[in-house]
Amino acid sequence: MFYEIADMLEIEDEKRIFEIRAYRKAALSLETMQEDVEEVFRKNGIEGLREISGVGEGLAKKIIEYIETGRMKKYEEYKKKYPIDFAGLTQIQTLGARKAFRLYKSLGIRNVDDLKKAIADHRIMELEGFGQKSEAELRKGLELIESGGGRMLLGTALPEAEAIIGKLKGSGLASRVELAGSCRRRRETVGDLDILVTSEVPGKVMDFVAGLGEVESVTLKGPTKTTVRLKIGLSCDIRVLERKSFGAGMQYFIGSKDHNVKVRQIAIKRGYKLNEYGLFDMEDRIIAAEDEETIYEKLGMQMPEPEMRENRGEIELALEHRLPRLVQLSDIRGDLHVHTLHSDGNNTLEEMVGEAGRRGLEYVGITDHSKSEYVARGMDEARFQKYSKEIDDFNEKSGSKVKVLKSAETDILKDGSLDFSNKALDEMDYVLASIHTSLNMSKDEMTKRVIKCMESGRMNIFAHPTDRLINERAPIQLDLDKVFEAARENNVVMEIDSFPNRLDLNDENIFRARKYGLKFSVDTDSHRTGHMDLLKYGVWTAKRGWLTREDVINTMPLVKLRRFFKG
DNA sequence: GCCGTTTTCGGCCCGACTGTTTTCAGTCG
Repeated sequence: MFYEIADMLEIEDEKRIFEIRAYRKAALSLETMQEDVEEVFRKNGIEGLREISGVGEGLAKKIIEYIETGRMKKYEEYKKKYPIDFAGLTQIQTLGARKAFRLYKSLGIRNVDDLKKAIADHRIMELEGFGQKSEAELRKGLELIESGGGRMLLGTALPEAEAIIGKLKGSGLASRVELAGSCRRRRETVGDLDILVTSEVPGKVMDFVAGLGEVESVTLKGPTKTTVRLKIGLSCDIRVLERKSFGAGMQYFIGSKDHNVKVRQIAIKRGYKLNEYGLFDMEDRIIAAEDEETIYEKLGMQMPEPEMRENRGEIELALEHRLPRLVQLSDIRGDLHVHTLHSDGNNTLEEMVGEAGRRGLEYVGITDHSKSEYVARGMDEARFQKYSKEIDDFNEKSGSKVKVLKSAETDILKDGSLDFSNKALDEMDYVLASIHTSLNMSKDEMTKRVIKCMESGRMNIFAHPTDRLINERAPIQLDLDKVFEAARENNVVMEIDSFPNRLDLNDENIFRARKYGLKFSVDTDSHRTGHMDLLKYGVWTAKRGWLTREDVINTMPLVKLRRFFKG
């Protein structure tokens, strides 16, 4: 509703641009909030709402009006005057509020269906200010939406970006090629790809990109910016920057937008101006531009790693030179969630351990499924005994440098008990527990189920705690504050599952859990040797949750880790 | 309409590209 009010206000009186922006800013905050807005209001009243970035007294009152009556007077008044589905129409690329209004005024178009008909009848191109190309553009935009042009998994987008970057580097046309945008910040999903380039022959770079096998069509092409549509259904921007301003470009295009707005405000306060070409003083003299870190330095800041740049408090810490040293991939010494042929894995114990060794890991926790996981060929007690012996034999006889820890991915059953006998649980070096069944329980029941299991004192790691699958399955209902509290009381470690469609806990929940002083385990949940390559996605997610090496248990040497589990 | 270690009033990011223009409006990131 706030987005639509902004759209209507834009038509009504464009001079109120800052008011319009305020509505959009608040709408964005509300849209990207993790907590339920209504719950925030119930818990902390109007003060709670006002803590939301961009929400002041006026908008807080409108939110309350809507929560309490299901209506918003201002919205309805404007909507009477402009009976247009702005929310639907402006999702179409190149169609904003103003054009939508002109389409309504001249052709009576109120929604996406009306627009489709008008395009089919070629009525658009006859309008003043529109032409053949605008009509074709709108048709394309409509198709894009119907084919589901949403955000794509980082795990899908990144390999594509790396392929393109590789080709650009190999072309000899560019001296520098860097990934920017949300992909560089390692967000779990990305809306498009941003690639930055320096080159003596920008035109040739743009031609080269347009001709790549990955490219389906060219959206726009200029001397410094080209946008292409990729066959995998993602848009990709290529920008050519001058070498002397490459650092400023990196800073600008890595973002995030919120981070940049705040950094630019700091620049302004210090009498500077910051844009994608550099940091300048009042007389437009360059203060810094070539090197990204120098720009932050001149602003009196440390340079946060891209994963932190979301304006979640990193700027304040950077100003105080108190940024944490985030965990790195090379800090990880072992993987505590790995499957083998004993349940639904595709490789033997030896193969999985061998792969871990090649990747420089010192230990591997084997965690095949318990019997409730029928579909995953979960183990009953008898099969667990065989499995247990195989692990013991491996450690005694194989001479492997990589040590194997004995565990199992043990189901947390509906009543909060674990899916193995205490005798079996006692044989394990640690117990990895997770939920796979009855995912639709109420928040209250589900929270009790998990906490009861934690209080049994037998659970060490809570694997993929929310069970969400990105773009596929919503998280289970859990009162995370209560769960984190119980985890702290019972020394339960939270897992960060590295699978690109899981990344569970996610960055925001890690951030939240960290405040409870919890420990984390970054695991791959590998079901074949190749999956061990996914560890980086888990580490990136941990970094986005601001974790340090000390927060992550599988950075510990094996001896220390064993002590930790016994403790 | 929001917001505050310059401010409770006066700021609020700004440049690139396209289409339909003949000097610019609209959209995007």
